[in-house]
Amino acid sequence: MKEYNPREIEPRLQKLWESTNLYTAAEDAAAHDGTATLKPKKYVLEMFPYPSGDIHMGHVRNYTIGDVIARYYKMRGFDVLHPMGWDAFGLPAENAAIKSNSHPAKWTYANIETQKASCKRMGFSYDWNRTVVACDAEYYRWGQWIFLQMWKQGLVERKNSPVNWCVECGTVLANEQVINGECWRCKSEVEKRELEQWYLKITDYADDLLNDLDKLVGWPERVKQMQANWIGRSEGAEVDFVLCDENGEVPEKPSASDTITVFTTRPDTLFGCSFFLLAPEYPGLFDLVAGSEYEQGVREVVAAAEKVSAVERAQGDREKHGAFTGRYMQNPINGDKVPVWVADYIVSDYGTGAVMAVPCGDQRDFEFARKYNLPIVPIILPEDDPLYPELAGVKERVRTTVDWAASFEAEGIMVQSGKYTGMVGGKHSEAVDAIIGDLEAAGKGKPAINFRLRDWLISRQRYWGNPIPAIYCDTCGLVPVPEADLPVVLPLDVDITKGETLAQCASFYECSCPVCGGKARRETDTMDTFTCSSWYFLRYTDPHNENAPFDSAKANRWLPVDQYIGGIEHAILHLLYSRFFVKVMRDLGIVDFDEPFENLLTQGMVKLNGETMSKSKGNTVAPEDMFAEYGADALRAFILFMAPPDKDLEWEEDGLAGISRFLNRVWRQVWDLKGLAGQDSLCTVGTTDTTNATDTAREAGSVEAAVIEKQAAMLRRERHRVVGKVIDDIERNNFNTALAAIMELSNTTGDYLRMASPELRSAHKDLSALDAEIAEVLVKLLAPIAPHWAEELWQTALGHSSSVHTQAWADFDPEQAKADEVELAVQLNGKVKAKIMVAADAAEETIREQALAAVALQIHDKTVVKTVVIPRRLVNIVIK
RNA sequence: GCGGGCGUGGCGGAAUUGGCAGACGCGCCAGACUUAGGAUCUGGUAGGGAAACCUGUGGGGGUUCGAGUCCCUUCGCCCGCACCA
Repeated sequence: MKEYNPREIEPRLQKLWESTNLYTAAEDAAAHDGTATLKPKKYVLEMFPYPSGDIHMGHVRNYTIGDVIARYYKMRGFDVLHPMGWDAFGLPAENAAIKSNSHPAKWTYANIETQKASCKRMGFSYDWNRTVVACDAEYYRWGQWIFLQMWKQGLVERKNSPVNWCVECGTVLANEQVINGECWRCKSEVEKRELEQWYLKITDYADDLLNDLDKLVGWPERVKQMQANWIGRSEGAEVDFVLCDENGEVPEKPSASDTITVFTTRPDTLFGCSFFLLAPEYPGLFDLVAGSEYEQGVREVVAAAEKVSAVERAQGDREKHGAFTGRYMQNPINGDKVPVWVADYIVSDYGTGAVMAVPCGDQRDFEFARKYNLPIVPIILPEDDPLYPELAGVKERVRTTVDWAASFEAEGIMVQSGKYTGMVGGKHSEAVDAIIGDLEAAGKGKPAINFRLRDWLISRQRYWGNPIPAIYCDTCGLVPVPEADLPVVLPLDVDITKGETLAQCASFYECSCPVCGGKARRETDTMDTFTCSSWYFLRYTDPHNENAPFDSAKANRWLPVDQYIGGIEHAILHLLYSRFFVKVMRDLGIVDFDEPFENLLTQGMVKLNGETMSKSKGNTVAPEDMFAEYGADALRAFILFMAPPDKDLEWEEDGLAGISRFLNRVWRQVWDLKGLAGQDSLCTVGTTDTTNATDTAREAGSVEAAVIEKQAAMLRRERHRVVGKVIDDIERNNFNTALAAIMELSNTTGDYLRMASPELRSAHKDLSALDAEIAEVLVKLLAPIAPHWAEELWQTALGHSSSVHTQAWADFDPEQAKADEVELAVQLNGKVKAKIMVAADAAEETIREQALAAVALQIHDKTVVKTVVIPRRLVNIVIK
């Protein structure tokens, strides 16, 4: 027998697999012209890494999960696509380059090599011929091409608006990249600035992105919920209010500037609107107060609001501030004159930045009304409210105050609401529809849907990114770079360590206008790195295509991704953007599917002492140290075994050592099963062993044949049961229990080997056949998890010249997994009192009799009220 | 506040549809083999009790022959969103 030595076998087998192209994805030309029958496919994908140094344990976990799935389906007869690449544009490369006085490209490509080497050392089964590197011109040129297609579709917009500016990173950020007022990457505070920037109109797809979440049955509920929240669809109405004078008179022909539209989800509460609010940033706010005695107060509120940082603003309940503008609006439902206030809790970029305030039905308005002593008109009441008897059925307004502790936001009966009095009011109530209908008929409002989702700001004032293919011409204006001129190559002779950017690189930005040929200036902003990751999974299907981003037939064959694996931190960002890209491409007719990722697994973090591993905290465990000591296979198995994949995993080196022991043990068992263990045979019978368990057997000289046959029968059953369980578990991503089941098979194998000596087993045909079968099953079951271990055993102990990874998976016969005798628990009033052995197919009556006999003593003189027999499980006898 | 998830031994975690709670592993205890053991092998290991037994899945209540699982209620923790009108 050969010792298990991962340090020796792993690098050797990795080289062998590479030289035999074991992991080249099946790419038969015939597959695409319909002349050949295709094998079913599986596209297994892990989120590609950003190359910042070597891979860490989080990557190891991510890629191990993907690798097991990919290898498993390959053995199950699928064509498997399992690629890897690098999300290689981005700011860390620039920062690192400045720090080390180098170039981002140098740093990036060096890290890619490091990570690639580590991935190979982990034995991941990637098809390296399909590697996509986002900063290679052959990739990013197609990102530019997609941008141009979107432009043609009217999905690209350059507009001036308030944007998030990260001072630290020196660039703007998309809404999705601001987390609690901080930059997603550097965590520094984000400012608001008014700038002209490039946007992708993801809001055009808001409904589609929301509705199609229902199609994603293979996604975690949590992620779908997060996306739904982010898209934030609200149904309601737009209602037009008109400026009026002190007497409540409106101009005969109100101009556009006299009208302010609000969005509300509760038009049913319009009768309760007792004041009107504008955001501090509301355009035209100062025009309303210019020169008046109220201007000072309004300006103070606006100035104070500006001082509040986004971080502060994001933090919970803040006291509300406001000021009266001295102006009034007319409530369109009842002609009421309501005062206009500026209030700092109104956000300018949601709805219209103007709000009808209904203090009786909205807690924020309620608080504001209390603070500034504004009327709180009750218009929707629960029937058990003390006010209800007084106001029930009252149409005209008789009360403008309440002594409530809080607003009433639930469903109730409408009062003081004119013709709507007596109707049920509340979210999505009959009153909502009635009032919207009437407003629309009067030309004062209409149904409306509002989204929280904003357009995607994609321009970045940074060097290390994909150049936006646009040109400014004094004559022709803004013009797209013609497709034939792609790629717009990112120049490498920019020295960012000297503070240079593309805007300083004349050889880059000086160009001629593609329309008129005159002197023009190239756009010097680059695209958000998330544009690169929004379609890389499509490029993998056709990575070397020089005429298109990918061949549609190839993408349509492989996509959608059957299993996508990555961190929860991308729940909104990357996963939303990718869905958007795919929907755009579908509408362009380039792909024929709606969603990129059919099944999503968000893996948990790897933690050390309860804390996230991070370089800054200095509490990392380097994968290379671990595979150097225990081998990649043990590391892979450990990371799968210690927790379900979606839960956080606590790093535990003892656990790794335990798994390493397990691999060693099965290694020896496989050799022993093949009769090649020699003096390492696990058999303890007939040897010098003196343990109690085998004493009798030793004295008798050997274990009785009947006992061995029984153990062998159990092993045969267990073999089928475990194969079935492992199939189930892997297909449901329960890798921890799959491994536990394999351990059970190994334990049963150990019991068997202990009893039956190699000589005895080889003398019996049935037993030698069983030995060979069990050895093969153990190796195959562990092949996806511990690929080197399995390959070495397959080729040495089992003597094959082929690779175990191209073999068919172990067969599974549910019939053979069934025992002919089963143990049933016998319960008295739900508590287990005895166990009985019965034939697996025993009749209910037989079972009942046997059960009653087993607990006859305990039943004694009590009366049996009822007997419940659950075949193959238990018998419950109810006694009194 | 809204939404999602979770709570099981000393620890990580098992328990598809309600059916023997604690699979599997770590750790620990005991033993075997050893010059030695952080190697290997064997046995034990939810708690209480000498035992028969009793108690146990955050707490309380309910449905059921039977509840970790379903329902109500309550406590605690984690995550996401958040003056979103």
